[in-house]
Amino acid sequence: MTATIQDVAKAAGVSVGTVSRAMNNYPDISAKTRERILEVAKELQYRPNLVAKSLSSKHSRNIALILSGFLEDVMFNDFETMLMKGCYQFAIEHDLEISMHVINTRIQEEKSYEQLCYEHNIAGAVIFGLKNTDPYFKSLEESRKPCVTIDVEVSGENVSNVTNDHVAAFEELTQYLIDQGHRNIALVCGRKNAAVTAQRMEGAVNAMHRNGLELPKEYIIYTNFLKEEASAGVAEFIREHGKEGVTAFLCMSDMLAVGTIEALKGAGRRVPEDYSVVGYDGIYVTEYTDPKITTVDQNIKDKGYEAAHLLYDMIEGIRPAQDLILPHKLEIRGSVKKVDA
Amino acid sequence: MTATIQDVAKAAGVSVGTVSRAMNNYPDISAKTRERILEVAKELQYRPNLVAKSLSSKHSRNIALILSGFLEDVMFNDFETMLMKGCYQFAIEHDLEISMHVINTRIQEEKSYEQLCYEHNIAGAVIFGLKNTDPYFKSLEESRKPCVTIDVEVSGENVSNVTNDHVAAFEELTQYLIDQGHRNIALVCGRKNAAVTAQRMEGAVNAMHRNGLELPKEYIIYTNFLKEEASAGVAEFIREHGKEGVTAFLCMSDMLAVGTIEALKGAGRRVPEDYSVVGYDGIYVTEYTDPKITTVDQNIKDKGYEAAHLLYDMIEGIRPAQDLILPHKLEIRGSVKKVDA
DNA sequence: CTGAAAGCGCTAACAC
DNA sequence: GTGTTAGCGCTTTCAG
Repeated sequence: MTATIQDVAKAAGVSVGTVSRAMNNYPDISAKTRERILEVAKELQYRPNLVAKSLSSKHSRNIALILSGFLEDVMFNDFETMLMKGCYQFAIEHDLEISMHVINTRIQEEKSYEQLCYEHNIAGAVIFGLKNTDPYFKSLEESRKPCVTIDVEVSGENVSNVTNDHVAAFEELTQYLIDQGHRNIALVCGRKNAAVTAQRMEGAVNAMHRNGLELPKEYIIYTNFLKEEASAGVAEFIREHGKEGVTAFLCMSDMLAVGTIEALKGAGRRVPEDYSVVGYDGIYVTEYTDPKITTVDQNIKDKGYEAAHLLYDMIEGIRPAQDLILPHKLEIRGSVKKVDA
Repeated sequence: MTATIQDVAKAAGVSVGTVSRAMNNYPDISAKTRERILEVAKELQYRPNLVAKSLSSKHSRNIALILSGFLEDVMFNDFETMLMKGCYQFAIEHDLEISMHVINTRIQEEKSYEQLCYEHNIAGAVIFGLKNTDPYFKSLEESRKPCVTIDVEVSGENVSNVTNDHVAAFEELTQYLIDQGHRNIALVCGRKNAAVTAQRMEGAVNAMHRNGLELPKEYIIYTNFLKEEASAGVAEFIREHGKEGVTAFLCMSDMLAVGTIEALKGAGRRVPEDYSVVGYDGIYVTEYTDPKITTVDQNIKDKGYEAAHLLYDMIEGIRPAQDLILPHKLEIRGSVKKVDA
């Protein structure tokens, strides 16, 4: 088997306590014993058992990324992957242990966030995928373990939120469409009870009103953020409203935009010649479609990185819980045509 | 804090040993004490500390998914996400703890696979992303901890490999192109030292020779599986060989196909009217491009599931180490045109 | 069937 | 500076 701290102690002729001090760079140890121990450790290919370490030590350097609904999604999800990369990047740079936990609504009902942390000896977590009908949405409020939620505003003394200014971003996106001369715009909406849906809706309406435009109820297509729903919804929409002069589809996510374009092409229309389409998120796929989709890039990897960063600072007492608004960027590509106003 | 096994024992008026037996469904305990304990446990919202559990118990139900190079990839990677989903699916269904570990070549040099398992108290792992120049490629051979590699043939008593018959699959794909009348086919190749590259190459050559065709050296475009390299390579290729009658591009991955199509369109050519293109992998993006890409679907999620399954069986002694060849499926979509032979 | 007690490998007082 | 020792929360003999 692999060597334990005992083996190293014996081989170096010191006590386990001293080995522990040497391995963890404690100051109260002479330079030469440390060196000798380190050498012996290397010789024996000693690796501290992180499980034992985590069990015995008070403060842990273990953080987690909790993904709710990761397995349920039929949809393609770039989003989680990019988030993951950001979190892992931070963890590696700062020598933290990071673990990923997949949960869902049922698991949330079974065990609280604090219990989950306790089970795994976790100091705190970045949480993604919470619906505002999920148990954690309310229970996190009283959590004593720090956490950082992504894109969902949960209150609580130990909970931070990392998000974008979705209202402003969507307003910008809508304004861009208007600036290109579009007056009759259909909105392809996300899940009704999602915070981001409400925010983006607000942004869209703001921009429209500011320009003296209305968003008729019939021009709203509802989905649960699934591409297929967008396809079906848009296909039906152009059957019913095809002649009413709608010139653009404003989509609440990139996947919805992909579905929209699919439906449009399926109906023999061209994008952007016949209809303009814009998305939201900035996932990779927007660069692979034809045309490439004009969208708002949230820089999701960065979001993961900053979320882990904030979490770490909360754990260490460097920064208090707070809302962090990250910058977004309008990415103009090929899915919008300028039309006569 | 959260309740410990001691608290439950005290509250139920029994010893910790008995609580442990009750919680783990051991047979040697009376039905009514078990019930009482379970009730008390629920009341106290008791959750066993998995870290302590893992430390003390001999056999562990902890498996891992090890991803090598996950952070390095500039490329878009669906592949890992789908693999992850498959592994997590199996773990959840079988009540296993699964953790994900991101490594790279450097980390492989620093600690062996067995050490990594020891550090985290892991019974075995599914390993993805190994290059055949990586340290683990050889060292796994002598591992006493079981593991399952994906798409890379590592020998060793405790190592299984889950893959597809890439030779046959690529042969099939190539044959399809030939059946559609293509005679002059360019090959967009993956990383030279990757096992999958050699296998697919073999499949391509097999199909060509069987049909009396040759693959001229000048018709091979080398890449490291990066989309951008395919774009650049193909752009250059049609500048140099544009007039020589090549009618199709056979790509070793879907991302290479995406890059190829991009380059073709960039040069003002149409797909599939002017050139046919096929990919390989079956990642989601092939359905979002225009045209949708004809490809070989590896059913990656399934691959992850089966890999975790095999790993589990190896750990439990149900199945010995073995090579598992999963079925593939030719997905005919819109990127190939029938031409006159 | 149940209790007592010895660890799992490590950290963190507390002594000297 | 370094050794000693008491846990961390749980499992698992070994008695009875």
